[in-house]
Amino acid sequence: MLSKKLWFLDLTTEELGGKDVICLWMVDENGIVINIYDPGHRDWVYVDADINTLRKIYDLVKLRESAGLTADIVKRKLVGRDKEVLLIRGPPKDLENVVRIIEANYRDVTFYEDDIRFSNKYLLIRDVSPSSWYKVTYDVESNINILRDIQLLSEEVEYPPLKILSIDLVTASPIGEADPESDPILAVTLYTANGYKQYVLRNDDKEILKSLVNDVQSYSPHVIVSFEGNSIVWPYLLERSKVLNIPLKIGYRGDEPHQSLYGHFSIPGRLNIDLKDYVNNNPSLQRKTLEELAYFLGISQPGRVFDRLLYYDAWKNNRDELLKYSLWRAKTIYDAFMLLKEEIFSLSAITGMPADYVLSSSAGFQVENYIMKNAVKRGELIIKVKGKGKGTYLGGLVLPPKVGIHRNVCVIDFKSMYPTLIMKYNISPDTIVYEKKDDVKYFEEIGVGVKQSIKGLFPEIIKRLVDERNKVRSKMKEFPEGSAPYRILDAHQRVLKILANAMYGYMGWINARYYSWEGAQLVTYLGRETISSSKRKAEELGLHILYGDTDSLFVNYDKEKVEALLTWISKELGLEAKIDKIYKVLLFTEAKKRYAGLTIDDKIDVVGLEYVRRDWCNYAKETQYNLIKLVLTGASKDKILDYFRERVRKLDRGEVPIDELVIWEQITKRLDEYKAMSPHLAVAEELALKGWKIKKGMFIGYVILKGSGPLYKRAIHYTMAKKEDIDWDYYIYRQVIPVSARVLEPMGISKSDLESIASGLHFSMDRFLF
DNA sequence: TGGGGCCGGGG
DNA sequence: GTGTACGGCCCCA
Repeated sequence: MLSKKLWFLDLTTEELGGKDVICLWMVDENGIVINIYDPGHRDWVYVDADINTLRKIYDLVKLRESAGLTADIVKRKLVGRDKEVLLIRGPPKDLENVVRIIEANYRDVTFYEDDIRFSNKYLLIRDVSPSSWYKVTYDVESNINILRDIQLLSEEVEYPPLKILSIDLVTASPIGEADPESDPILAVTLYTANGYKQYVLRNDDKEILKSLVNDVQSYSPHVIVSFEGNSIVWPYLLERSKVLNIPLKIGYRGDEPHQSLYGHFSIPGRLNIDLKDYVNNNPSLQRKTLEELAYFLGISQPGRVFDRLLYYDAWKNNRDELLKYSLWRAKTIYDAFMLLKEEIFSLSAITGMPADYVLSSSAGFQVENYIMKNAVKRGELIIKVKGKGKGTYLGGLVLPPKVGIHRNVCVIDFKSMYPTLIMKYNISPDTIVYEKKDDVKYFEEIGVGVKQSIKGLFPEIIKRLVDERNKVRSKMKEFPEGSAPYRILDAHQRVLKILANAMYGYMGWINARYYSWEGAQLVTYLGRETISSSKRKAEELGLHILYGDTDSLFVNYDKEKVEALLTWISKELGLEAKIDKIYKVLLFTEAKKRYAGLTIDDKIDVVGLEYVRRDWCNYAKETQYNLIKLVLTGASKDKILDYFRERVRKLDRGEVPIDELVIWEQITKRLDEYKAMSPHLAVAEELALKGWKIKKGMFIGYVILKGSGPLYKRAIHYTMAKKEDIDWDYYIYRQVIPVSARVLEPMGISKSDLESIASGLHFSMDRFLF
């Protein structure tokens, strides 16, 4: 019997002696990979039916005991209610057969957990999480490690020494998207702690693939990181390896990558991390590019950026620069992973999903897995997705802003309003009822009640997340800021917060296993009640309400009255509100969710306005930002208009680079699903005709050219535009003027004022002096 | 001229 | 493939 401290990297299901067995991939403190098998755990399904049927099914399974199937009547819970169900265990394939036979022979039978992969069920029932340390006890039997015991070591705050390898791929074609059937790999750049290696095409690309496979195998990384690996790199390399007949044996034991769930590629024995998944799930990243991620993480930018659309041209005319760019990408992907690993591993450890799989899952499934983990602990059967929604429901309350410029404004907001309400009122799929009973708190206005006699699953989970977060935050203080343990604990507490905040949205998600329309609706209803009653109290105290959105109120900062309001909220509502920030100057437009302010620490906040949006060109956005700054810092009208005039003049003279004029919009569905034509769609269709694959989620950058007719006929991809064709008037009258008017109107400068200034400039004498 | 389609950001 | 509320553009009838 051996006992070791091991870090849980990943798990696979493998055949061992003709049986499907869970194999744990563990890493010891020296970074050595150890496989440990758990043959004691077999796959299972639950069957629910009336007791007579269950008995018959029980007998049916008993007949197949020789095939390794067993059946037992067990006690479980179903959304809070006690139940007796039949647990059938056995090899996955035999289970599938049995399920089919039962389905064919019995009616009114419900199966549970037949829709969850064995490896995931294993993690749930064993209550173990990847990316965590365990004390593992095992025996060695004929060279195979057999698991005996596995105990979490929750105090560990370091990772084992992991070998990380990043990869960037260069391919190109003269006719759009490169095709692995015919277009060779032009270059591959690998980056590790030991430096980089760049393979560049000479005669054919067989050499590149061979070297790539050799080098990956000899370095044998624990983690392979890419940017768009799942969508571009691995599909291309796999296809190309088939064409060249050089298997892409880069797995730990020489397996090839294979596609698993949601377009994710598995590389057995290694974590395949695609940082594109990270940027897609991070809302503070707008454009979802590697350059933006680098900026976000404080990593230096490349000397020169090449759009993928220009790779062919660059390969022909600017090869050295392109190869430099690829090296920058590989290094940046490596560096970015080193900065993000704490967050990725924390997410994995908490949700219980393997690190590469958790990253490729959307927030909804991350939350769902965490809920399932907690549900199993309560003895709950994992329910299935119904997918039947009850339509939409009312959301948060937004108050109309008081237009104009205000001074000394205080923003009061409720601390984690929705999670708090869920806990306070015990709102959960398993507590929602319709009947008014003794143990039910009933809400007449929406016709829904909440059971108070049992603690709901969601409130229990949120409480656990909050408690755990508090623990982690106090432990954090034991370590110096920026140290490895500090970073790990900080990432950990952030993930706990994110999960708590996502619980409400998950509850209202139609595809959630634990979907509760009534629950979600009750949460927003209570939120609206909370904000309205607080508003009434604030007015009663003599505060002026300037604006409010969902969980916040903007009022004039009268310290005593605000304190009185906070006390009232705490005492009467039993909720916690705080002063979120104070603005020296605040500008409200007529529109909700759009304002700008100067905080007491002299920061400019811009909310909702064009400046923070990606579907306006940079030049207009920068103009708006500077105008906001002038307005908030009390600049004179003359000074403000001088600045505006200068910005328009530059456009009128054609002195603005194309890059500043690009408008970015996302393709949000398949091209054939669009009902209406629009500029970014027209450009996407044009690219598709040229041979580019336009996938959902792609960003289209376009500029508007001179001409007549609708904009979509004059929009062109920014890489193909020439400066002399730019429609400068469009940028003056439909970009710069609208965004300027938006922030100048509250101070009495109208859109037509700005238009007169612009056309005055255009026809002024100085234009004709030359 | 107004309504629908569409997009992106706020809380 | 977490929710709803909202503004504002463009297109089209």
